[in-house]
Amino acid sequence: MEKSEITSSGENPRPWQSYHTVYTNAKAGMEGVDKEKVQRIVYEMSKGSKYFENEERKEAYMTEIETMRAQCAKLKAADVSHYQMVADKRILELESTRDLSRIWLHVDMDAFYAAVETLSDPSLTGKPMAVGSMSMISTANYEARKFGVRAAMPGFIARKLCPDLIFVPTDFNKYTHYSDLTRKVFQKYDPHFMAASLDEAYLDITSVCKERGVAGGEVAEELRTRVYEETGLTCSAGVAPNRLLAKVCSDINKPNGQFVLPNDRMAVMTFISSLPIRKIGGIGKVTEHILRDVLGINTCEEILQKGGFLCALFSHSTAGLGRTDTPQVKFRKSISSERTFSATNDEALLYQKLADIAEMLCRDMQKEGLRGRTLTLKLKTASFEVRSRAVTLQKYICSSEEILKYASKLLKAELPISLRLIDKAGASSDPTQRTLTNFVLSGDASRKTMGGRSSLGLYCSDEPFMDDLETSFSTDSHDINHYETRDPWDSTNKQDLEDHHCTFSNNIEAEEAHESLSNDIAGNVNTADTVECNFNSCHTVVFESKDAETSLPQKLYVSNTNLVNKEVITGNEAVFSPDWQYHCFKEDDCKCSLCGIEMPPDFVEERREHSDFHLAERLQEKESSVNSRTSIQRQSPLPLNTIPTYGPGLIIR
DNA sequence: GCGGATCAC
DNA sequence: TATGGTGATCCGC
Repeated sequence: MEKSEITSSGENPRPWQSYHTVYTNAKAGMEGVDKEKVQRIVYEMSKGSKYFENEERKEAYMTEIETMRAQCAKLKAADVSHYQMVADKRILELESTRDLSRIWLHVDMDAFYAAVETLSDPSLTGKPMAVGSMSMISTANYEARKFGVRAAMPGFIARKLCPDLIFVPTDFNKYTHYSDLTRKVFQKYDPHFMAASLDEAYLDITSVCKERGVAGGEVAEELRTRVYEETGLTCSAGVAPNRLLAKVCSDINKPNGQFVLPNDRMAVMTFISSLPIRKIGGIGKVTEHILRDVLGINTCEEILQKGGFLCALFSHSTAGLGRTDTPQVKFRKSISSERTFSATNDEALLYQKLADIAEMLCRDMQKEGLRGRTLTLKLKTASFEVRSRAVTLQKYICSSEEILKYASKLLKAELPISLRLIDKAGASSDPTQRTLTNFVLSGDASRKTMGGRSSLGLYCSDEPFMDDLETSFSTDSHDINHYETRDPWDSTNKQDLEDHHCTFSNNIEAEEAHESLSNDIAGNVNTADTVECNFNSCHTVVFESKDAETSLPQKLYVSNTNLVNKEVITGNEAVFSPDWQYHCFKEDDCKCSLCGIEMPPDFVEERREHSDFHLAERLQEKESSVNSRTSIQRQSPLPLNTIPTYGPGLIIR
């Protein structure tokens, strides 16, 4: 909690202290920065803006912290000790399955975009520089960081902090090129390495270390040297028993350095005990704030100590703690396109923007041969409030016409509201505000509770265009993309799953607490806020479709306002014999008779879904043979995401 | 399935 | 003048 002193005149002498941004959060290369000064300048540059007001509004939710504190205070000693026992028991369970035998390496390129730009233009060397624009900075080099300039900061504020800052526009082609060069090196150490983004990757170097009889640190040194030789770029590395820790470690001696955490329990525990929770992936500004200001938790060790409070306050149900599995093979689950533009309430203009975005989205989908059936319209009002409206269709779509058609409906449904609100606020609101339209088309929003064992992964191994996926999407997805697909059932990987979430029970708990907390907040937000909005912006559109051939249950989208909404006509039950469900798996056989994939014996549900997949596949073939298809679809007979698998397949559920 | 929110890069 | 774009996940409905 900020201690904002109030003077006798009622003025707060340091109002910037209560404006919380991420800009003062510790980041490599910013150790000597005058945080107070940065915070003051950011505040002064932001104060009074719509953005600022929105941030203040969001911050107001934090009053919820008082409620949680009160809850906390009400807890009796007996309650706390009870919950502490629960927590300790869980920790013990996790510890029993802990495995510290593997050696993971996390590589992180140093100020990647900025470094690449400096290679292109050596005259930038030694000068403060940022990649991005006056609106937003992607990356700042280390010279600029000394001034407090950093990624995600608007350029105009950065320039205030560092008047001599040089701006270089982003050029993803360049970054992709260099990223590919680094990946060629990574591949030599782990052919299955996981690319987390253009400039980050995880490598399992256990076998390399064993075969060569060297320690992880040596391999890291060598790899970094080779990366430099191949690209002229420096990187940092972290070596640890699991990925989560390796990632934390790679940040320690950045730039151009590395840190090794030995495969030793004591070393790991010691390391973690003083580790600030914010260093852990998944704990961001909000979670840190809550844990710190409600429970006084700053380090992972304190998470263990306060386990009782955490359980008492945040464990609604028993679910959660053990579910931090990370799927080993990830599929894209959605694809989207969004653009920010000057705020407007001109409907014709908004529809034009929508059409443009539909076009862009369609192009992106075509590139990958994707289709989807849930369309989400996302919008940001002139006051920076974000909203979304979604529709799930009965068929998969991919043409810009269809996307636009349904998106227009969604937008239309919003317009009366916005007009009304615009009428209210619009007259006095300035038309120069910004607006944002966005579009999301997702393939399968329902992931159920599959955790790391989604049967979707099964198809990944046959994925023919994994490569495309890598190159065209590495544009900063933090998604883990396997360079070469791992066998999802490989025992090595399953082991990793376990140690990833078990080794650090502390971390897990932190994450869980975070989840619970953020949800509490979300709930309050929903009921508390809502009224204020300016809708100078635009929205989405959606639409849908479905298989008319199969007489599957039909859905209609009708609302009281005559617009898109949902109403399900339950209609026909599954048109297939239940026997079909296990058609491709003979009794007690774990191997699919159609594609040969094998699954563990206890993966009953997964086998059923796998059968559903083949069923959907069959339906799709049928549909294709009847309907005329676009050339794109012909090129990709079985679009990835399309794995409409559960698409028409949903029928059965 | 929907909508809000958080997080990461 | 001016605060991004893409993707994922979680939770309560």
